[in-house]
Amino acid sequence: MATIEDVARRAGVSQSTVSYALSGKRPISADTRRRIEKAIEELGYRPHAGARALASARTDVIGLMAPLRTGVDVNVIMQFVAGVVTGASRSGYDVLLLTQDEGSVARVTSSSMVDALVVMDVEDDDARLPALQNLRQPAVLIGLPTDPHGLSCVDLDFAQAGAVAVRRLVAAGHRSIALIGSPAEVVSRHTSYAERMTRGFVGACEAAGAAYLVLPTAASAAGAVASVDRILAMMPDVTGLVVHNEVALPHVISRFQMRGRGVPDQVSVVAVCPENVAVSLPSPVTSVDIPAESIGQIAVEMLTGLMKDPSRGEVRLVSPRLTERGSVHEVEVVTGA
Amino acid sequence: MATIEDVARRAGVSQSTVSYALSGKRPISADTRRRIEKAIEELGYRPHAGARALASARTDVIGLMAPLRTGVDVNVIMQFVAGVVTGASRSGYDVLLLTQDEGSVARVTSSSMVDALVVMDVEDDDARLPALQNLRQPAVLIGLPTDPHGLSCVDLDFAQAGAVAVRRLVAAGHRSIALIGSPAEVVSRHTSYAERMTRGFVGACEAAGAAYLVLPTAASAAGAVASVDRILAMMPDVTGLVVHNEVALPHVISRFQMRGRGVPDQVSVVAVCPENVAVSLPSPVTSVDIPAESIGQIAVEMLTGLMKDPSRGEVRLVSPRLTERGSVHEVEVVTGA
DNA sequence: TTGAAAGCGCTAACAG
DNA sequence: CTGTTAGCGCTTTCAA
Repeated sequence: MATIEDVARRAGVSQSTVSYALSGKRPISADTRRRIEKAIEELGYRPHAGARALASARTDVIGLMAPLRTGVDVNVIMQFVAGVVTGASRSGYDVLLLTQDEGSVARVTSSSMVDALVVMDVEDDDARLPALQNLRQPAVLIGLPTDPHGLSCVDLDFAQAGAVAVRRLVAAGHRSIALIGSPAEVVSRHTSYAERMTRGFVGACEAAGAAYLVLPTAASAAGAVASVDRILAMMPDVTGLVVHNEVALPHVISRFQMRGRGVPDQVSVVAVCPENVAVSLPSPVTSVDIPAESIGQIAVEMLTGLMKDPSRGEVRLVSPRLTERGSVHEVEVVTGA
Repeated sequence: MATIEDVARRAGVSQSTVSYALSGKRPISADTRRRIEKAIEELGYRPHAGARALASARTDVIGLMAPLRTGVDVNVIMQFVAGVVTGASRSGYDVLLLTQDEGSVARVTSSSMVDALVVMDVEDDDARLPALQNLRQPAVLIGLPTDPHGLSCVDLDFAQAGAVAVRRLVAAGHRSIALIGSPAEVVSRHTSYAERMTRGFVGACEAAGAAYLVLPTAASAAGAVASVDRILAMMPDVTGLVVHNEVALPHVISRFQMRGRGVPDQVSVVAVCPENVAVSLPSPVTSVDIPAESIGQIAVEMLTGLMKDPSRGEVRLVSPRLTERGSVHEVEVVTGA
């Protein structure tokens, strides 16, 4: 492998000139620059990442902690990851994929393997928070812990998402609304998005005086079937449905159909899920988008901001956007006697 | 951050002694070792990854090219990735996540960011192959290109998987069998697993004298419905089904049900998918497992082998294993007049 | 606009 | 069993 010294020799300049030509940190005459570029080209030179990291104390690598255990929301997770990778590469960073275990944060940060961290799947009272707060490197969380003190966070505003979904149904006249939510494991693990979603849903139902039901639902066809059957048992007059569970969604719809309640004729549905999930159903579903990929990109943007100016910490909640796809029908509003 | 020099001073030894104590590359007296460990502990010392990479020409990082665009087989992809990360961390490696674009292989290898590469989603005649063959670093492909010349590969033996699935159905007396396969995009992109699967399926059907039908199927509920309807139109006497499409699977089953053919009473099903997909259906499905996670781990093991001895290239096809879950029923074999 | 040279923190000869 | 020391390839001050 060619080194910067080889390049310098070949271009007839000093190492530092090559270095500066590469970094653009000082002006280089057009002629010199041309000779350097030629030498680089001919030698196929690439700076050695380790040497650069040693000398400059930066690695141009971002660490990403992602929940890889398959199961719930694989789509959403993959889209977050894709967003982070895209955003990183756009800003000249690579991404080091870390496992969830607590040790790896300390390992990669204190051995200077990464310049910054993105942490996904944050719990209310996440065990990793103290470690993250005492880091030389900045960190951005995707999610929202109870106390984000000193940490930057970005997430969809799930409370708003729940409220927006309900309000859409209420506006169409629905007054008995059920929430098919995240699996019970997610809720009990206190990953806050499920709670925020529920809070928004409940708040909007109460504000509208609508009857409501909240059912955490396993991310499987079986879970969907069980929840639909329970809804029909507990709330037989249900006409509106908010589904925040991408795996269950299609099965919920077909189960309602099977139980004699067609969507959207007898039951209106608003999903909260990534767009691609909502559009690829047999008949597309009106949904509040989870813009996972752009949230991933935003996380990286926040990180590059923090690396320039560490005081720029902030919490960013992305506003939800509802897209009509025809799965909500107007109902006759029965006015009280 | 403490450096190795700080540790050495505090322990009253030389830098090299600390280095050797850490690497175990030469014997250290018990007493010295204890003092060093104490100093490391007290200072919270961690070797600087860049410095180490520069001096030793190894990074202990493996590059992983994974298809992050969501869609088909997200589960399978995540499990591959999880397997690679697990395997890597078990062998003391970290994982750098690369995008699919061709440039990144050259970038991370020639700047010495990684010691080795795992490449997923390999196509028959993959554009990245030439670049991979001329690398200082070893590479393992997950998948099987047409000409794996000089490259190590690992994958499920999809031809066998197809055959095993068919033979199970044939053994139960089925003679009209359909394959619900990967989406047409996958097939036309020539990712070889779809073709190998089809070849195994067709071969086994012909060997058994069974009628068969192959239907590439979109990874969506809509795709499933369309394929089921086509099967019933083209092969009304179908009784056996092989499904190699994890997204379509549940919808295929419920569509058959809806069309009056219950699984397994009227139609027997063998899926080819990860175990967790097969078991989490409303009623579990007999399946040929895609052991994605262990294939990911095997890929890393092959890599560590190659790093010790680069001549150890090989192609490994993991034998499929079928697990009974009750979705295959015996049929009366109608003997010819 | 350019060059010389001092590190960055570690590994691995070489020497004892 | 341990110490001395020469790099690894780059960035960045200092000096011109």
